[in-house]
Amino acid sequence: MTSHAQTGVDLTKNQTLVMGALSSADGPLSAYTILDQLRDDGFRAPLQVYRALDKLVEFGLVHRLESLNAFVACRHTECGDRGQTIFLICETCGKAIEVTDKAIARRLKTVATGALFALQTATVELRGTCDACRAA
Amino acid sequence: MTSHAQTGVDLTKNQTLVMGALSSADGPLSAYTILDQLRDDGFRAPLQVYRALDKLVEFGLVHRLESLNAFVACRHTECGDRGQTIFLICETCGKAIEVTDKAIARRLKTVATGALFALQTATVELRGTCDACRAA
DNA sequence: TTTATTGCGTAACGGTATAACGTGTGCAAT
DNA sequence: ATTGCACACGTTATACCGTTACGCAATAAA
Ligand SMILES: [Zn+2]
Ligand SMILES: [Zn+2]
Ligand SMILES: [Zn+2]
Ligand SMILES: [Zn+2]
Repeated sequence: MTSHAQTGVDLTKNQTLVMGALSSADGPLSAYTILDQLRDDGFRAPLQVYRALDKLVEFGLVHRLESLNAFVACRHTECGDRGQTIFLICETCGKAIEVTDKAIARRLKTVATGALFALQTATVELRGTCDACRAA
Repeated sequence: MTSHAQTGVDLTKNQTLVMGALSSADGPLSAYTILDQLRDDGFRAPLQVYRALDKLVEFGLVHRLESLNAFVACRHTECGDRGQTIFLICETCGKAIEVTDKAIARRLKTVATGALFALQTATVELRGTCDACRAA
Protein backbone atom coordinates (compact mmCIF):
# COMPACT_ATOMS: atom_id res chain seq x y z
CA MET A 1 0.00 0.00 0.00
CA THR A 2 2.77 2.40 0.82
CA SER A 3 6.51 2.51 0.40
CA HIS A 4 6.60 1.17 3.91
CA ALA A 5 4.90 -2.07 3.10
CA GLN A 6 8.06 -3.69 4.41
CA THR A 7 7.09 -2.81 7.93
CA GLY A 8 4.47 -5.50 7.57
CA VAL A 9 1.90 -3.87 9.81
CA ASP A 10 -1.74 -4.62 9.18
CA LEU A 11 -3.75 -1.44 8.85
CA THR A 12 -7.38 -1.25 9.87
CA LYS A 13 -9.98 0.17 7.53
CA ASN A 14 -9.85 3.65 9.05
CA GLN A 15 -6.07 3.65 9.15
CA THR A 16 -5.99 2.61 5.50
CA LEU A 17 -8.31 5.44 4.51
CA VAL A 18 -6.29 8.07 6.38
CA MET A 19 -3.04 6.69 5.01
CA GLY A 20 -4.49 6.85 1.52
CA ALA A 21 -5.51 10.47 1.93
CA LEU A 22 -2.03 11.41 3.11
CA SER A 23 -0.25 9.37 0.46
CA SER A 24 -2.17 10.90 -2.40
CA ALA A 25 -1.78 14.44 -1.07
CA ASP A 26 1.16 16.44 -2.34
CA GLY A 27 1.77 18.11 1.00
CA PRO A 28 0.91 18.03 4.69
CA LEU A 29 -2.78 17.79 5.63
CA SER A 30 -4.52 18.89 8.81
CA ALA A 31 -6.63 16.39 10.69
CA TYR A 32 -9.78 18.27 9.81
CA THR A 33 -8.90 18.41 6.12
CA ILE A 34 -8.53 14.64 6.22
CA LEU A 35 -11.88 14.40 7.96
CA ASP A 36 -13.55 16.43 5.23
CA GLN A 37 -11.99 14.28 2.52
CA LEU A 38 -13.23 11.11 4.16
CA ARG A 39 -16.81 12.10 4.92
CA ASP A 40 -18.02 10.16 1.91
CA ASP A 41 -16.23 7.11 3.32
CA GLY A 42 -18.22 7.33 6.51
CA PHE A 43 -15.98 9.49 8.67
CA ARG A 44 -18.03 11.71 10.96
CA ALA A 45 -15.87 12.88 13.88
CA PRO A 46 -12.35 14.22 14.48
CA LEU A 47 -11.55 11.42 16.85
CA GLN A 48 -11.77 8.86 14.08
CA VAL A 49 -9.00 10.72 12.30
CA TYR A 50 -6.87 11.29 15.38
CA ARG A 51 -7.00 7.67 16.43
CA ALA A 52 -5.86 6.53 13.00
CA LEU A 53 -3.14 9.19 12.91
CA ASP A 54 -1.82 8.16 16.33
CA LYS A 55 -1.32 4.62 15.11
CA LEU A 56 0.19 5.63 11.78
CA VAL A 57 2.69 7.86 13.57
CA GLU A 58 3.45 5.03 15.96
CA PHE A 59 4.09 2.72 12.99
CA GLY A 60 6.42 5.31 11.47
CA LEU A 61 4.29 5.70 8.36
CA VAL A 62 3.31 9.28 9.10
CA HIS A 63 5.09 12.29 10.60
CA ARG A 64 3.51 15.06 12.56
CA LEU A 65 4.65 18.60 11.75
CA GLU A 66 4.52 20.41 15.07
CA SER A 67 4.89 23.90 13.72
CA LEU A 68 2.06 23.33 11.26
CA ASN A 69 -0.37 21.20 13.27
CA ALA A 70 -0.48 18.91 10.28
CA PHE A 71 0.53 15.43 9.18
CA VAL A 72 2.46 14.08 6.22
CA ALA A 73 3.12 10.63 4.81
CA CYS A 74 6.71 9.53 5.28
CA ARG A 75 8.51 9.67 1.96
CA HIS A 76 11.81 8.57 3.34
CA THR A 77 12.80 4.97 3.06
CA GLU A 78 15.18 4.84 6.00
CA CYS A 79 13.65 7.00 8.67
CA GLY A 80 13.61 4.15 11.12
CA ASP A 81 16.05 5.93 13.39
CA ARG A 82 13.89 8.03 15.67
CA GLY A 83 14.32 11.74 15.89
CA GLN A 84 16.65 12.21 12.98
CA THR A 85 14.13 13.61 10.54
CA ILE A 86 14.36 17.21 9.37
CA PHE A 87 11.57 18.98 7.50
CA LEU A 88 12.00 21.86 5.08
CA ILE A 89 8.63 23.56 4.89
CA CYS A 90 7.99 25.98 2.04
CA GLU A 91 6.02 29.05 3.13
CA THR A 92 4.80 29.59 -0.42
CA CYS A 93 3.51 26.24 -1.64
CA GLY A 94 3.13 24.54 1.73
CA LYS A 95 4.98 21.41 0.72
CA ALA A 96 7.35 19.70 3.11
CA ILE A 97 10.64 18.12 2.10
CA GLU A 98 11.89 15.35 4.37
CA VAL A 99 15.60 14.81 4.86
CA THR A 100 17.92 13.28 7.39
CA ASP A 101 21.37 14.36 8.48
CA LYS A 102 23.55 12.35 10.77
CA ALA A 103 25.78 15.32 11.62
CA ILE A 104 22.86 17.29 13.01
CA ALA A 105 21.49 14.32 14.89
CA ARG A 106 24.89 13.75 16.45
CA ARG A 107 25.38 17.40 17.35
CA LEU A 108 21.90 17.67 18.88
CA LYS A 109 22.72 14.70 21.05
CA THR A 110 25.95 16.36 22.13
CA VAL A 111 24.26 19.65 22.94
CA ALA A 112 21.62 17.87 25.01
CA THR A 113 24.19 15.87 26.90
CA GLY A 114 26.16 19.02 27.60
CA ALA A 115 23.06 20.46 29.25
CA LEU A 116 22.62 17.26 31.30
CA PHE A 117 19.45 16.63 29.33
CA ALA A 118 18.29 13.09 28.48
CA LEU A 119 17.23 13.50 24.87
CA GLN A 120 14.27 11.45 23.67
CA THR A 121 12.99 13.04 20.48
CA ALA A 122 13.92 16.01 18.33
CA THR A 123 11.70 18.33 16.34
CA VAL A 124 13.57 20.13 13.57
CA GLU A 125 11.43 22.12 11.17
CA LEU A 126 12.88 24.74 8.85
CA ARG A 127 10.86 27.44 7.14
CA GLY A 128 11.74 29.12 3.89
CA THR A 129 11.19 28.87 0.16
CA CYS A 130 11.65 25.77 -1.95
CA ASP A 131 13.54 25.77 -5.22
CA ALA A 132 10.43 25.55 -7.40
CA CYS A 133 8.77 28.51 -5.70
CA ARG A 134 11.89 30.64 -5.79
CA ALA A 135 12.29 30.03 -9.50
CA ALA A 136 8.66 30.92 -10.18
CA MET B 1 12.24 45.32 33.26
CA THR B 2 13.85 42.29 31.74
CA SER B 3 17.35 41.18 30.91
CA HIS B 4 16.67 42.67 27.53
CA ALA B 5 16.23 46.19 28.77
CA GLN B 6 19.15 46.99 26.47
CA THR B 7 16.88 46.71 23.49
CA GLY B 8 15.35 49.96 24.62
CA VAL B 9 11.87 49.24 23.37
CA ASP B 10 8.95 50.95 25.05
CA LEU B 11 6.34 48.45 26.11
CA THR B 12 2.67 49.33 26.31
CA LYS B 13 0.67 48.57 29.42
CA ASN B 14 -0.66 45.25 28.07
CA GLN B 15 2.73 44.23 26.77
CA THR B 16 4.26 44.99 30.17
CA LEU B 17 1.68 42.87 31.95
CA VAL B 18 2.17 39.90 29.62
CA MET B 19 5.95 40.22 29.83
CA GLY B 20 5.68 40.29 33.60
CA ALA B 21 3.62 37.12 33.66
CA LEU B 22 6.12 35.30 31.47
CA SER B 23 9.15 36.62 33.34
CA SER B 24 7.87 35.51 36.71
CA ALA B 25 6.81 32.09 35.46
CA ASP B 26 9.29 29.25 35.78
CA GLY B 27 8.30 27.69 32.49
CA PRO B 28 6.40 28.22 29.26
CA LEU B 29 2.84 29.54 29.51
CA SER B 30 -0.02 29.15 27.08
CA ALA B 31 -1.83 32.26 25.91
CA TYR B 32 -4.93 31.24 27.82
CA THR B 33 -3.01 30.66 31.02
CA ILE B 34 -1.63 34.18 30.70
CA LEU B 35 -5.15 35.44 30.11
CA ASP B 36 -6.38 33.80 33.31
CA GLN B 37 -3.50 35.25 35.31
CA LEU B 38 -4.25 38.75 34.04
CA ARG B 39 -8.01 38.85 34.51
CA ASP B 40 -7.61 40.87 37.68
CA ASP B 41 -5.59 43.37 35.67
CA GLY B 42 -8.47 43.90 33.29
CA PHE B 43 -7.73 41.33 30.61
CA ARG B 44 -10.91 39.89 29.18
CA ALA B 45 -10.20 38.33 25.76
CA PRO B 46 -7.52 36.18 24.09
CA LEU B 47 -6.82 38.85 21.55
CA GLN B 48 -5.40 41.14 24.19
CA VAL B 49 -2.86 38.45 25.01
CA TYR B 50 -2.06 37.55 21.42
CA ARG B 51 -1.51 41.13 20.36
CA ALA B 52 0.93 41.65 23.19
CA LEU B 53 2.67 38.34 22.47
CA ASP B 54 3.06 39.17 18.79
CA LYS B 55 4.90 42.35 19.67
CA LEU B 56 7.03 40.75 22.37
CA VAL B 57 8.09 38.00 19.95
CA GLU B 58 8.82 40.67 17.35
CA PHE B 59 10.99 42.53 19.88
CA GLY B 60 12.84 39.31 20.66
CA LEU B 61 11.79 39.33 24.30
CA VAL B 62 9.68 36.20 24.04
CA HIS B 63 9.96 32.94 22.14
CA ARG B 64 7.13 30.80 20.87
CA LEU B 65 7.44 27.06 21.40
CA GLU B 66 5.78 25.52 18.35
CA SER B 67 5.56 21.99 19.67
CA LEU B 68 3.90 23.20 22.86
CA ASN B 69 1.70 26.03 21.64
CA ALA B 70 3.17 28.09 24.43
CA PHE B 71 5.41 31.09 25.06
CA VAL B 72 8.46 31.67 27.19
CA ALA B 73 10.46 34.73 28.20
CA CYS B 74 13.88 34.83 26.58
CA ARG B 75 16.51 34.01 29.19
CA HIS B 76 19.40 34.17 26.79
CA THR B 77 21.43 37.31 26.58
CA GLU B 78 22.69 36.92 23.04
CA CYS B 79 19.83 35.46 21.10
CA GLY B 80 19.81 38.34 18.68
CA ASP B 81 20.82 36.12 15.81
CA ARG B 82 17.57 34.81 14.41
CA GLY B 83 16.87 31.14 14.18
CA GLN B 84 19.74 29.89 16.26
CA THR B 85 17.81 29.15 19.40
CA ILE B 86 17.35 25.56 20.58
CA PHE B 87 14.92 24.54 23.30
CA LEU B 88 15.28 21.53 25.56
CA ILE B 89 11.80 20.80 26.89
CA CYS B 90 11.43 18.51 29.88
CA GLU B 91 8.47 16.15 29.56
CA THR B 92 8.30 15.79 33.32
CA CYS B 93 8.42 19.29 34.77
CA GLY B 94 7.51 21.21 31.63
CA LYS B 95 10.38 23.65 31.92
CA ALA B 96 12.26 24.79 28.83
CA ILE B 97 16.02 25.34 28.69
CA GLU B 98 17.20 27.78 26.04
CA VAL B 99 20.57 27.29 24.39
CA THR B 100 22.32 28.26 21.20
CA ASP B 101 24.81 26.34 19.12
CA LYS B 102 26.61 27.79 16.16
CA ALA B 103 27.57 24.39 14.79
CA ILE B 104 23.95 23.33 14.47
CA ALA B 105 22.92 26.65 12.97
CA ARG B 106 25.70 26.33 10.40
CA ARG B 107 24.89 22.74 9.57
CA LEU B 108 21.17 23.49 9.19
CA LYS B 109 22.05 26.21 6.74
CA THR B 110 24.21 23.79 4.79
CA VAL B 111 21.52 21.12 4.70
CA ALA B 112 18.95 23.64 3.46
CA THR B 113 21.27 24.94 0.78
CA GLY B 114 21.99 21.38 -0.34
CA ALA B 115 18.26 20.92 -0.88
CA LEU B 116 18.08 24.19 -2.84
CA PHE B 117 15.97 25.59 -0.01
CA ALA B 118 16.12 29.26 0.97
CA LEU B 119 16.17 29.04 4.75
CA GLN B 120 14.39 31.74 6.71
CA THR B 121 13.81 30.44 10.22
CA ALA B 122 14.49 27.25 12.12
CA THR B 123 12.49 25.55 14.82
CA VAL B 124 14.53 23.18 16.95
CA GLU B 125 12.79 21.76 19.98
CA LEU B 126 14.10 18.72 21.83
CA ARG B 127 12.07 16.58 24.20
CA GLY B 128 13.43 14.57 27.04
CA THR B 129 14.14 14.76 30.76
CA CYS B 130 16.05 17.50 32.51
CA ASP B 131 18.78 16.85 35.03
CA ALA B 132 16.70 17.77 38.06
CA CYS B 133 13.85 15.46 37.07
CA ARG B 134 16.13 12.57 36.25
CA ALA B 135 17.81 12.87 39.64
CA ALA B 136 14.47 12.93 41.43
C1' DT C 1 -8.34 70.97 12.10
C1' DT C 2 -7.84 67.06 9.45
C1' DT C 3 -5.76 62.77 8.71
C1' DA C 4 -3.17 58.62 9.75
C1' DT C 5 -1.44 55.48 12.97
C1' DT C 6 -1.53 52.73 16.83
C1' DG C 7 -3.29 50.42 20.74
C1' DC C 8 -7.34 48.85 22.93
C1' DG C 9 -11.84 46.21 23.83
C1' DT C 10 -15.69 43.23 22.44
C1' DA C 11 -17.86 39.68 20.04
C1' DA C 12 -18.12 35.95 17.08
C1' DC C 13 -16.01 32.47 14.78
C1' DG C 14 -13.20 28.45 13.09
C1' DG C 15 -9.42 25.10 13.80
C1' DT C 16 -7.17 21.74 16.97
C1' DA C 17 -7.45 18.03 20.27
C1' DT C 18 -9.31 15.24 24.04
C1' DA C 19 -12.74 13.22 27.46
C1' DA C 20 -16.21 10.12 28.37
C1' DC C 21 -19.35 6.89 27.09
C1' DG C 22 -20.96 2.71 24.91
C1' DT C 23 -20.73 -1.01 21.01
C1' DG C 24 -18.95 -4.92 18.63
C1' DT C 25 -15.51 -8.36 17.40
C1' DG C 26 -11.81 -11.75 17.91
C1' DC C 27 -9.23 -14.58 20.88
C1' DA C 28 -7.60 -16.92 24.73
C1' DA C 29 -8.28 -19.34 29.26
C1' DT C 30 -11.49 -21.53 31.98
C1' DA D 1 -20.26 -22.42 26.32
C1' DT D 2 -18.77 -18.62 28.85
C1' DT D 3 -15.99 -15.49 30.81
C1' DG D 4 -12.51 -12.07 30.44
C1' DC D 5 -9.63 -9.22 27.81
C1' DA D 6 -7.73 -6.29 24.08
C1' DC D 7 -8.73 -3.53 20.45
C1' DA D 8 -10.99 -0.83 16.97
C1' DC D 9 -14.90 1.79 16.30
C1' DG D 10 -18.74 5.40 16.68
C1' DT D 11 -21.07 9.36 19.04
C1' DT D 12 -21.48 13.38 21.77
C1' DA D 13 -19.73 16.90 24.25
C1' DT D 14 -16.21 19.86 25.73
C1' DA D 15 -11.80 22.19 26.26
C1' DC D 16 -8.14 24.57 24.17
C1' DC D 17 -5.85 27.43 20.48
C1' DG D 18 -5.96 31.30 17.46
C1' DT D 19 -8.09 34.67 14.10
C1' DT D 20 -11.36 37.92 11.90
C1' DA D 21 -14.21 41.87 12.00
C1' DC D 22 -15.75 46.08 13.86
C1' DG D 23 -15.60 50.25 16.41
C1' DC D 24 -13.49 53.50 19.80
C1' DA D 25 -9.87 56.46 21.81
C1' DA D 26 -5.38 58.55 22.12
C1' DT D 27 -1.54 60.19 19.75
C1' DA D 28 1.23 61.93 15.98
C1' DA D 29 1.89 64.12 11.77
C1' DA D 30 0.32 67.39 8.03
ZN1 LIG E 1 10.08 9.64 7.41
ZN1 LIG F 1 7.39 25.94 -2.49
ZN1 LIG G 1 16.21 33.92 23.52
ZN1 LIG H 1 12.32 18.46 34.38
